[in-house]
Amino acid sequence: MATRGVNKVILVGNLGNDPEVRYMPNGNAVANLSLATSESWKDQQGQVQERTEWHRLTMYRRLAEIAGEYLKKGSQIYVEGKLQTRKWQDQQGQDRYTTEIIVDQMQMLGGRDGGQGGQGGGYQQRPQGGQQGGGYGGGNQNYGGGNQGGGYQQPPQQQRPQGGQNQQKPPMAEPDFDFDDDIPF
Amino acid sequence: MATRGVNKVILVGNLGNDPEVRYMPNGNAVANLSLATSESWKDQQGQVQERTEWHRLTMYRRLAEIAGEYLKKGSQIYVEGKLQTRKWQDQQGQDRYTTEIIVDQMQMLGGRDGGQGGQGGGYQQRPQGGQQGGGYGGGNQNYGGGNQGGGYQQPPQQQRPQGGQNQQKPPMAEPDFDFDDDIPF
Amino acid sequence: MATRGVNKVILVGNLGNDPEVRYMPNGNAVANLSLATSESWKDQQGQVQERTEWHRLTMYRRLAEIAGEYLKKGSQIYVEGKLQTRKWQDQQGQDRYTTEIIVDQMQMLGGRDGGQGGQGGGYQQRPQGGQQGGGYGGGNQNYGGGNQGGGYQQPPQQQRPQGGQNQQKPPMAEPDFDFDDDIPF
Amino acid sequence: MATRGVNKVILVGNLGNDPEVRYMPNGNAVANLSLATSESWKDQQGQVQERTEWHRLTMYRRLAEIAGEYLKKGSQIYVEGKLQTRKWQDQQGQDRYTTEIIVDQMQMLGGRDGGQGGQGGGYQQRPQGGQQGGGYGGGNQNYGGGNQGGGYQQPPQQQRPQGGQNQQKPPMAEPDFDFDDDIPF
DNA sequence: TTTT
DNA sequence: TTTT
Repeated sequence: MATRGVNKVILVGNLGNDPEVRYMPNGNAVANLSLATSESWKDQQGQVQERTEWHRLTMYRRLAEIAGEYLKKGSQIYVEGKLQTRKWQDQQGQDRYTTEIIVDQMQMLGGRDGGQGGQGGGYQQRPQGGQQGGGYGGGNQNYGGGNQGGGYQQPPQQQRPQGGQNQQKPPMAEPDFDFDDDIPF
Repeated sequence: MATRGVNKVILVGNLGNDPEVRYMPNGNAVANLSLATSESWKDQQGQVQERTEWHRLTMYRRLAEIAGEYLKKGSQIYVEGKLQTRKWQDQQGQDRYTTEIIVDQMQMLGGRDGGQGGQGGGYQQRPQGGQQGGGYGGGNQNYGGGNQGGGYQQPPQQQRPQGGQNQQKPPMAEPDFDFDDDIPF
Repeated sequence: MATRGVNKVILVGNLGNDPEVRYMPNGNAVANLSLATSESWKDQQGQVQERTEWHRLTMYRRLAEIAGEYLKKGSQIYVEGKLQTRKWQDQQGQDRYTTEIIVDQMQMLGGRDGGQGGQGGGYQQRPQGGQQGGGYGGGNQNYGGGNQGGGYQQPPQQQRPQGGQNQQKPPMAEPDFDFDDDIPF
Repeated sequence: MATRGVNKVILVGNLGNDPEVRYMPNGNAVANLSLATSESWKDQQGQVQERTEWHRLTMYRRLAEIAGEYLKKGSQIYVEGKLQTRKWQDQQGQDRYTTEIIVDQMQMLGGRDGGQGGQGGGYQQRPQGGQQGGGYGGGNQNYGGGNQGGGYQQPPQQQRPQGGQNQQKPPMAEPDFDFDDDIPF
């Protein structure tokens, strides 16, 4: 038993939309974000090609609340987390899979307030790793469950708010993606 | 233009199957691997819970050939790459998405020969970054397009061999996973 | 305030020596390890060149104890941590600096028992992030303060046992590397 | 032979000074940068403590030129590279060691132009990995020898400009650090 | 589908 | 000082 293996994702990009924050029955927050990373290159003909990759991010608890409060469409962030693929059924009852990044570290980028106009506030970050309530800080900080190594992730079963029919939509192929009301993500 | 953002994945885990290697019309190899990372924890009742995550890896060219030659079911490897989500149509013509890790660095782990019995061979690895043919090395080496920072990845369009109907199967969960003859994945 | 920035190191290599484990007055363990990573390349003349890099690792608490129990000279491990440069005075009273990696995640590599013959034992790993005592597991596991994101690191002041004169030895290159009795490193 | 192990550093922080760019006899550029990452936490008494870590970065060639052109004191950047410890002799002829990060990927952060007022320009980034001349792009791009995995690093011997007496100064303990004229780093 |  |  015990963890075996390494599952790590590191992204720097911009949000395609404002974060969507929801709350689980137990009061814990869950946030969904859509992050773009893009790369471009010159093709054989010397033409510049660009490819944007959209990543579906999920944050829980404290991090989800911070996201809801300080991040918005266009925000540039650094995130660190792990890959997780969820299985769900589409309207036809077919199995579908969605891969997302469960974020455990987040850092707002872009100067004083992450370039977003966040207003700042209390302190955070506890190298010890103990749980803590507290107010969340303003822009340009590194959030997570510990010093460079968060980890307050619940087992996935409890984390995931259950929709009535467990029907969900696919990843995030569109920058201007909007979810159905009754489908968390 | 130019690359904007960071899109990085780091995994250590074991292969669930022997790599599948195919060749593109231009002779380039493409490998598909299924990598498991697992974590376990004690739940509220003190029961040990385990969750295994399966990652779909794609390697190209040199790396794909090395994978085919030295890796097999059970092999423990370190990989580094980027996330990429592909869109494809299922048999009903519905859009489906599959997320995979395009690997640009690979390191066989586990002692002498990665614990797998690889047999060794020529040299590799060119910190300069120039292209090179050459034979591929034996076990327990770090493969990639350069020193800790490969990058001989083609733009995705060219990399991906196009099947007649662009219909492909889902990630790595379908029991009856069979490729069309002319479609590697 | 709050953490600002990202400071992350990821290494896979072999130990040059058995870990050195010491205990702080408060009972916390501190381990020092020497990890090698090497790269080789062909020079202009086609000669194979090799360069080995030695990294000084520091682990605290639980991780330090695990290191002392399961790792030894030659062990192949994955570690994740942060860079920290310490200032100290040499015998002439001159300022010296030593950079080390404060490890917060460790994974034994190399098959069944990390190839080292570790014997196994109790469970570990708590995705929730709560503190826990417990016995430490056997070989080939990922250790750290949480799931892929540990973080039980004390603030450095408290972590570092203070010797009378704060005189310490340099990195890991001195042949006659001997610690003062009350100064681990 | 071939690379064995993983040696990776990922940092996000701000420059303590303008980059220092020098040129080697062969015309290649070498840049030295001082990057700060800081973390803070509340101590036992609830007092906020802060610790800033200074990292010495070295960039070569193209990357060094870009740094010289677009980065300055205060610039927020993402870098990826490897750890390298150099041995040198101080004025007393004593062996000294300096650890630095040899950067192979860099990304300017902070909005349009990295918040620094860079002026933009041509395109860059070649997923293929082939060498290329070209002009360097403006702000907020990811530079390196390839797509998320650079690697045009020369063997260290040739990379390092040799000072007359190979005497150098220690790391970078001061934000306002200034080097001696005849000592590159 | 791996591994412990 | 490791490892291949």
